Amino acid sequence: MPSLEFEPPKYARVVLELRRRIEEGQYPPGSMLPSESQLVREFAVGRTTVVRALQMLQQEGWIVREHGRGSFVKGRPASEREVTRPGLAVLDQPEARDGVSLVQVGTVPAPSPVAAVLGLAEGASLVMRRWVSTRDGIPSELVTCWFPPELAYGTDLGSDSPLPVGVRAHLRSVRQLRIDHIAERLTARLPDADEPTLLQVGSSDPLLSILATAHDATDAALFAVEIVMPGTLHELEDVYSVPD
Amino acid sequence: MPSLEFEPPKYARVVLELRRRIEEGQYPPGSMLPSESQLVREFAVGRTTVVRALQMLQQEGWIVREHGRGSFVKGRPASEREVTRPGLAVLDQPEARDGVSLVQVGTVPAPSPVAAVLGLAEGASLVMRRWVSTRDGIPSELVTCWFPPELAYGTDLGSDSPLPVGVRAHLRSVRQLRIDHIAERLTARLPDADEPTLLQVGSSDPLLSILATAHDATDAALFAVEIVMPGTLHELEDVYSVPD
DNA sequence: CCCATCCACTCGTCCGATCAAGTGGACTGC
DNA sequence: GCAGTCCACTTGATCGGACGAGTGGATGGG
Repeated sequence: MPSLEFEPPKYARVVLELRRRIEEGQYPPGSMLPSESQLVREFAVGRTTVVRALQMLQQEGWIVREHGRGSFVKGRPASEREVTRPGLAVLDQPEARDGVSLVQVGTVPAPSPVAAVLGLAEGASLVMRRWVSTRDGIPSELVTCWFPPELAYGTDLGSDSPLPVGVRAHLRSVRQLRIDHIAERLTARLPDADEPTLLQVGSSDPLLSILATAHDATDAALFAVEIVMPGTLHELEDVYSVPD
Repeated sequence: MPSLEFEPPKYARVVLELRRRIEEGQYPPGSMLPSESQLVREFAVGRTTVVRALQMLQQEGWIVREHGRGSFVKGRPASEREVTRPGLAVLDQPEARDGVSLVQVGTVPAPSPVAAVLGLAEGASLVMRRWVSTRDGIPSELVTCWFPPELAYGTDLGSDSPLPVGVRAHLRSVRQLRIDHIAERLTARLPDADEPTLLQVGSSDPLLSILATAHDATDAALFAVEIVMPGTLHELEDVYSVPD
């Protein structure tokens, strides 16, 4: 009875095995991997398959290959570590869950910074959707989305009942709209009109504000989302590799 | 007379040419590239070479390859756009240039957040180096580095004359120390003791604060650097791709 | 001791060939 | 009209082979 299970290609199996060994410390950082011809013999595959696996590990940052010397272990790459992507996180957050409460939905004129990032005239009508996330009973984020009306049309984005899935999945399923990348702009500022009430902070407490735009693959800005967090409660983390 | 100029490998030349065509609009986003066998004939190379070039373009985000359908142009990938890396930028900034003034150098006890990210006891002695960057006559950044003494030993990091190269290059040349990755932690806060004076801001103006650690390839934290900026003057930008 | 040469080993590039797997359109039969 | 089959075209995976280029150690000669 032949197995119906998915079999990864050979090169992927070599990647997984070498990665496992690196993670388990069999090949510690700084050590040299077996040579290509040794791996060919060990895994009983062609050299091209081994090379492909090693190139993939190098591209991911696990190893470095040096011409004439061998392949050397770097260890778990930096990009494998936890990195917060606040814009994406809020777009994947279902509203209909504990700790999230929808506070405002409606058509509003575009505030100046939002109009600017969306390339619209100031005051242009946008569908706004705003919610508060709380953690341990404390408001932790105020999220405001601004959608152009033609994008919101035919969706539930203008309705005041909480979405059971995140905005991203909703747009994907209702409008077959795919977000290709997100641009975020971070700044620190003081709270404006109703933010002290919604976030339960003082009117002179510093806030971290992220104004993000979601873009399609042609780079067109689809919509904007602002995330406002009390500065004393939050740290955003980012890790990046340093080129030579 | 044979040319001594560097000739890129064939696959690289295919990458460069296809990339050029995408950038010049010959293959606009959404359009389909010529098939592999067409490219084989056009570039007079083997199929493996074409495949390697296309895989590279896909890995970089310029195209997407669909099994049985062809290769489709996405356009200039998000990661190709300008992204600020404040931690790296200040480490590559020579001090001995216009707009940078060294304000403090010496051995100090480690402040609590710095000790925490470096895995040291609070109050442990560190070599501190602090400078102010100004832009158009206005202070824009206050940068403070904290080096463990054994790392600063034998370098000019404890001296009060401005470095002619950035800290990263200095450590590389004097100690053969390579920074593998940088971790940044962003938060918003109010100014502390001498920051209002150094940055010429009010004592209740919100600041953007980045506490960064530089790590070697084994993930050990080498040293810390804090960058403080007036929140009203700065926007940090980040762009990232969104997975399916 | 120092320098040049050689050699075994290493990775880098490239090729051709083969088979597998997926796509979309055309065609045929019900 | 719809479903199934076929076919040309597409990318995905794998192999073996050849040559090039770089590394580091051993060896021999001055």
